[in-house]
Amino acid sequence: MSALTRDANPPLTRSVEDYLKVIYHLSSQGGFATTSDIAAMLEVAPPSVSGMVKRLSDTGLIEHVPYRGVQLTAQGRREALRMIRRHRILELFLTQQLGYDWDGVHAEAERLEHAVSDGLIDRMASALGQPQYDPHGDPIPTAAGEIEETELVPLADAPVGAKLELRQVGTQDAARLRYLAEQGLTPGVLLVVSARQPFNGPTAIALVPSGDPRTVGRDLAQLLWCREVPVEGHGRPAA
Amino acid sequence: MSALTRDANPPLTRSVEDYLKVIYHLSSQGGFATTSDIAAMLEVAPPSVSGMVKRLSDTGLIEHVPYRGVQLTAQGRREALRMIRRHRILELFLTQQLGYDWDGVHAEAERLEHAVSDGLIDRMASALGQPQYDPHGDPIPTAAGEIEETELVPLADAPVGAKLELRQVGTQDAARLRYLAEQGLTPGVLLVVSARQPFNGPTAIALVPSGDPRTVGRDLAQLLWCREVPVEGHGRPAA
DNA sequence: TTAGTTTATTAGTGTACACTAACTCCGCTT
DNA sequence: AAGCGGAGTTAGTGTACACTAATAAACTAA
Repeated sequence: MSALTRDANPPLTRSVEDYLKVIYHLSSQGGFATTSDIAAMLEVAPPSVSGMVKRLSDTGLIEHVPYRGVQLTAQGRREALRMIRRHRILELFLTQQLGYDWDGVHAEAERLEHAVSDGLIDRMASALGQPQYDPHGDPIPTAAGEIEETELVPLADAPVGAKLELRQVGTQDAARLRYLAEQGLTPGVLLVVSARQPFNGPTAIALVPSGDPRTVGRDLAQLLWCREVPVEGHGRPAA
Repeated sequence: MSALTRDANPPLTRSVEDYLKVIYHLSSQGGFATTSDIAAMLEVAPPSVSGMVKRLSDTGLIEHVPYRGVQLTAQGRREALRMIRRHRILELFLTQQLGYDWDGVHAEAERLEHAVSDGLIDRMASALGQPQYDPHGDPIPTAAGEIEETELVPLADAPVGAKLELRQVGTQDAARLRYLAEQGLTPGVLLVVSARQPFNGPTAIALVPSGDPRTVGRDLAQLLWCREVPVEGHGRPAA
């Protein structure tokens, strides 16, 4: 045995943790995460992804269907959620206790999430009163690995007055994507639904925080999947 | 140019940061840090150190005298102090704000020091009121890279009543080292000077926290270099 | 001074990950 | 059905670091 008995559960590397996280995000709405989407999100070349995908499926963290994409296994999902818990608790801690603002936190948390121990995360969570939502309103997975599923609604169906975060754009059509980007409607933006015309009419919104108004036709609004953002801080969402 | 114009100041890697830190500690009392001492402190094999030493002196962070040892250049010292500042502020923050105790902090800080940004360290320092000493009483380098030199005194010269930390043993003699280790007198232990006999007599001490008494003869006491430990917490040392 | 021991260095490997260049598969058009 | 463009994969490299085995320099003790 000796050298043959390879370490059964080697700790995950930084890279592996990053890959699992983005695969989680990309495949959370059901489907497969594709090589090029992963490559784009991690800012690496597609062949690097192919290589890592091989390693990850060898270690049983993901399931790979060649030329189609990847999905997390139960184990991979567990690890991904552990990272997301770390990230979100860190973001909350940094904003609450150290005066970070929304923009600055992300990058800092991105680096720290790989270095903090689970024990430190738990202490931070205690210091914050076992919070359930991060500063962006996203749910924080529990230490046991459970997460409140955020259900997304098409902008077309969101109630007037709701504050939303645009999460997914349900099309691959380049013309549509380009148009939406021009309008500032890319995943991550916050907006408020200001009005909706009757009889399948367009939806009027205001971007947050700029306040810029936009009007989105029915068909496009159907493609814009949003998450309702709780308004009263981070303690608990708007039921 | 293009590919020839290599990144002038690539960020230091984790490993490099670790090497610089231990080289700083090993050479702080004047001399050279030897390959095997570095290897022992980092728990790597000596050839790994030789390899890294090559890289570090190529990048101008250390000065290498083959078969003798290494010393930090001004730039290397700057980086080492930056790491030590991070480490000590982290240790203080974790103990003060998150209830860590003396033993637990070190490992956590050891990992975090590579991941935190300078900005976060500054915020922590502010939150702690710009502290000058870490929980062990060691001085924290300033952001500008200055550190209060801790001067060491031989146990033989320390005033009765002083609380000391044993820092260096000024001999390589195996018999002496073994004897001192048997007595529990190894670098890092805390002790209080309880009495000293006149006419170059022995020094009586009590170990902290056990309280075990020891008596150390003049010659040995001359070899035990100690740092005076401030007693009132961490704000300011016993002038 | 020589022999033996310790310490340092070189040589050669392995692993994790990135990259570019070249090739292959898939799905869409015509 | 043929073919074409784009996404995916394979092949081959490079860098950072670790390791073991073999060699060389320096110290020490007879």
